[in-house]
Amino acid sequence: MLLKELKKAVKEAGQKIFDTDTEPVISRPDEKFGDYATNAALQLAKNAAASPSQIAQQLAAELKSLPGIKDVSVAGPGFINFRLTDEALAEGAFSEINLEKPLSGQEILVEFGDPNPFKQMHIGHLYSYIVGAAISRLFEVSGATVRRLSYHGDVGLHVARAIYGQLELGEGATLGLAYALGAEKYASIPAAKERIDAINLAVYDGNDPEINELHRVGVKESFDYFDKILDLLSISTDKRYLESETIEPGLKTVKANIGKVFQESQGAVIYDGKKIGLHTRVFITSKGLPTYETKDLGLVQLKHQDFPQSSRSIVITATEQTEYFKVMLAALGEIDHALAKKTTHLAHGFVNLSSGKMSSRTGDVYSAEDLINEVHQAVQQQFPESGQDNDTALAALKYDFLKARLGGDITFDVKESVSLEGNSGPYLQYAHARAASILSKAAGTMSTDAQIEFDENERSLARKISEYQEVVEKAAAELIPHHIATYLYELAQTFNSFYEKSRIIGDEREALRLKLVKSYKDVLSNGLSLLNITAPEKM
RNA sequence: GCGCGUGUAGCUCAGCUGGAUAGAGCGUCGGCUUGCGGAGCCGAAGGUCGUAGGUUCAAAUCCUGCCACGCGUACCA
Repeated sequence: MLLKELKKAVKEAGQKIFDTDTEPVISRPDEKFGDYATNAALQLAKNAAASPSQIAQQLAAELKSLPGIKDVSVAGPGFINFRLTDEALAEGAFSEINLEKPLSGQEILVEFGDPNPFKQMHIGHLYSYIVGAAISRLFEVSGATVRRLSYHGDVGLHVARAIYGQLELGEGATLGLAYALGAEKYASIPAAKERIDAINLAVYDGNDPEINELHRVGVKESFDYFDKILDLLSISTDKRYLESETIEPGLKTVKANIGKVFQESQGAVIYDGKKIGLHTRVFITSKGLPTYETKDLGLVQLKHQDFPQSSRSIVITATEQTEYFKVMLAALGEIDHALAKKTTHLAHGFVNLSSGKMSSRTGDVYSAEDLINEVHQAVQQQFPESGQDNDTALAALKYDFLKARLGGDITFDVKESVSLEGNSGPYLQYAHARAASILSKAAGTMSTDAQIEFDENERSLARKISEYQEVVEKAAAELIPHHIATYLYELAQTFNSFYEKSRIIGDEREALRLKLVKSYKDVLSNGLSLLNITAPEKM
């Protein structure tokens, strides 16, 4: 709130004194400088005769009498620092969490996860699910209605391999074993390869009852298995799309646009991405089969049919698909500009394990289950009596994925992720539990006094708490959940520092401090909920 | 080759719509029990922000070259 008022005031002051229009940047400076700062004077100095610090002085004089501002000072090359009154700071820290809802009334589609039936869910999918769930929450707190979607490759060679394996192994074979057998035979035995290729076509055609049945059962079994993991993670999906459903609308779209958007070349139908600096890609193969790009065009249409009112559509995948998505969206843009415009591809990096690089191509993958189990066991070992080990393990897992900036590869060091010291999910949960414990022990009532005067440590904590809203708004606007994680960790550190020096229960300042603890706890819990991490009262 | 991305402390990472002495965690070293949960706090050591230039009053942040790594690059997804 105050941030926007300040920005407006600085803008107006610039206009009034220098008759210049600026877009001032208001930042949160180092605490010793103040509570807010702006470099507006440095910006204005570019086209003015006066020096930056002179301009800053003039602006500062104009801004001195703003409500809630205790002190305005000029420092360094021309920064203007604002120090808030304790009352204004308290208002920011103590008022109910009431986030702005700029997306109110909008429906937003978020696709993420996307594990393939007949295969394991690996840690890349896990990362995608955890990121997607957090992004979805960010949209929700911004006021949007979110549809959580996922897309699953139920056709293609991997399916044929698994079905081949099942036929070989007979009833009762697990999908994992069947897939492994199929993959191995496909690579080593020519006859098996031929058979698998035939199964692949049969899956497409849907004319072989036995294969159809294996396919149907396999998809169901896979989804049951995914559901089990997602339940454990407390992550939900509203609707699943199957690759096989997208073929028809995809092909129809591409065929209708041959000669306009697409061209025939060497027997295939392609989109010439080169003309706009992208890759040229095949949409329909020379055998007449649709590629992933065509199916994705179909998927976009299915989503649009199901959710015609949606204003945005986000697709979250690993970075390897970044270039591909540009081509697909460019082609879509020529067919349906509006649809392409509201679709955004968001990429996350690869998950490396400290124990070695994973490869999804060779099937030599680390499964989501393995990682979950490993983190779980480590937590149990460290805290055998906790009784909250599931919540703790999930916090460790999710937080470790979410604390890194989206886009780059991450290295998941299992040992480090379960080390519960430092910047970790369990640290934040513990911080929350400790605050809860203080509040439950306290007999005193919280202050309702409007005349507030903070001491140094109280002020630092109040200042940090009051930043929360700005952080969430930024994270939501930029679709970067890690801002939340970084902030929560800093907040907990600020609190721990305050806590070390300030007695709460029994102190003469108890009423005010309890109020701080309560606000702190509320922010922690709210922030963790944005990351889909629980905030336990006890651990 | 071309395109996209990454390169910040021993390790893992923040900071990147340019701004005030480059920040955390882990690890290392040194402190803190009469007090509400020590999964904590305080401090120290540790940095040519890949490299060479450029733009700017100001560059980790923007631009260009180069180096290293990752991904993509016509019928996989």
